[in-house]
Amino acid sequence: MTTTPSETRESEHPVLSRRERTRAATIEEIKETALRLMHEQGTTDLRFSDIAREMGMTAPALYRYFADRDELLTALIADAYDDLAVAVEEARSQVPVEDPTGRWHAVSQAYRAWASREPQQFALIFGMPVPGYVAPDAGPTTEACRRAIGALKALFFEAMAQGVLGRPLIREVGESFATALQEDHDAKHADEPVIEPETFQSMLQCWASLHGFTSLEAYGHLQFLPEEARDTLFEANVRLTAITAGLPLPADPSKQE
Amino acid sequence: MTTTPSETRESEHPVLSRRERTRAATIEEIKETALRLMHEQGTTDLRFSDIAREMGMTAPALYRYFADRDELLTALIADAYDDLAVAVEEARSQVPVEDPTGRWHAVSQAYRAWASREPQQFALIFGMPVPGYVAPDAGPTTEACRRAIGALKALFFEAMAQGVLGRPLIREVGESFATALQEDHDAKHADEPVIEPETFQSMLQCWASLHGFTSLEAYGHLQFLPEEARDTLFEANVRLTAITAGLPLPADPSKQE
DNA sequence: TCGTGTTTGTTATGACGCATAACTTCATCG
DNA sequence: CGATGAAGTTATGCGTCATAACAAACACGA
Repeated sequence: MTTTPSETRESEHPVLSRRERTRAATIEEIKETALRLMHEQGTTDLRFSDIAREMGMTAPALYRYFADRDELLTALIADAYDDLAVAVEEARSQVPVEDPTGRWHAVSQAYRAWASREPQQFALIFGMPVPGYVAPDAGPTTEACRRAIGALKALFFEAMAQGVLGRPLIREVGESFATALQEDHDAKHADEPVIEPETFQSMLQCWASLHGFTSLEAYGHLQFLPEEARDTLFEANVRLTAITAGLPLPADPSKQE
Repeated sequence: MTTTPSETRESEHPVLSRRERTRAATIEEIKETALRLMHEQGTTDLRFSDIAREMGMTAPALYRYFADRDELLTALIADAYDDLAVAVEEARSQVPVEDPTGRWHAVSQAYRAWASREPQQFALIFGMPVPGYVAPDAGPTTEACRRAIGALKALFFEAMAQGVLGRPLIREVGESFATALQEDHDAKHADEPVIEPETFQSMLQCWASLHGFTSLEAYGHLQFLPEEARDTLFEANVRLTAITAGLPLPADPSKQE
């Protein structure tokens, strides 16, 4: 990792020349315009000509900022990962740490709401590779995948640390699963507490269930249900996963919904 | 496999002139070539020029068979729905009806295996609309969605008919959910037995969980786990959903995996 | 203040894919 | 056998990606 040669993300502004600032602003405007167009057209497709026209420029000018379409797409994907991670993390922090189940609700709702609000960005992250786009390498995908479930992990850590995390419904864990978890822990989170394999497994199942509902809904495959029915289905899903994962029942029932 | 030569749908017309037969064969070859190219390139993208060259033709010739790219794409999507429905239905029928949980296992594995084997077709069905493609109308999507869960429905019907279907973990059902179910029943399956709202809800959650795992894996977002770990995670997921849905525990434990 | 080199934009151009039009070939059927 | 029409071709127009060549604006030191 740490490659990203063209990446000049959120570096501090120690010495930000005027030119660098306007350039960064233009890059930002390009990405925003691209997102807006994707949103309007309802696809993950993007045309340099459209973006340029929308900005009052000509298409070749964009090549001063992005080497090709793939590079712009890569930047958009990275931003989407950021967006989702921020949304989820912020939702988590809004609920007191003493209520892990409440945090799970908040995280789930944020995940679903973000996907419904920005289905194109959701598709950029979790969908099939966009035609013509090849991931720089295996890095960003798996990395961002880890970030996406980072809030989930933290949530289970907290519950475990408080001793309120029950045992999940499914406790048998494949041995390769345990070793994979061990490697993951050694590689990236050596300072964090160890997580039980069975907890990790049930966490992934929470994620899978949440993601399944979310992607089905985001892509319109649940439209045979009215929105209200989808809401109750989602709510039930969240409660169900909380139970199966051993998350404690919320002490105050009025805080539901 | 998955070729299903000549006729999959309209076996109604036995009298086919020679011309009509060769035409149908060409259409079939076009679709197969398109699928093969998508599979080779790993995207849902397709170029008429590539298909034609692969078939020893020129691109404009394809317009004798498909009005435009969208029409070919639509045909491929319809075929993909067929393929998935057939695969799932056949897996279901391989397990005796007295074992609903076994059938759930079979259906789940077929769903997952099909998605892993044909991620492009999976993406065609369940992914974001392909750039440039607009669904003819809301019809095929929701219709095919119903077909995809047809086997699931049947499975729960059978369990219910045998009286072996327990109550799901989550029993509260939103009222709009119940009405939506009622409409669905009235509209399309008036001859089938009535399904309990809570059963329908837990069935949808089974599907969401299965779909979540499947799509995450098919798009490579679980590659941080070795294949063996994914297998055990999947197996656990299927067992978990069976329990939460009230499906009976299999009588013979040796049949597990 | 001016001059030089960089940055940022433009127009011009080439390659490619979708799609249509016009033409050619050939099988089918009266 | 000959008319008909289906199936294939080449030729063409349009739009997009991408590069090249050129022009204007800007930064900055002498």
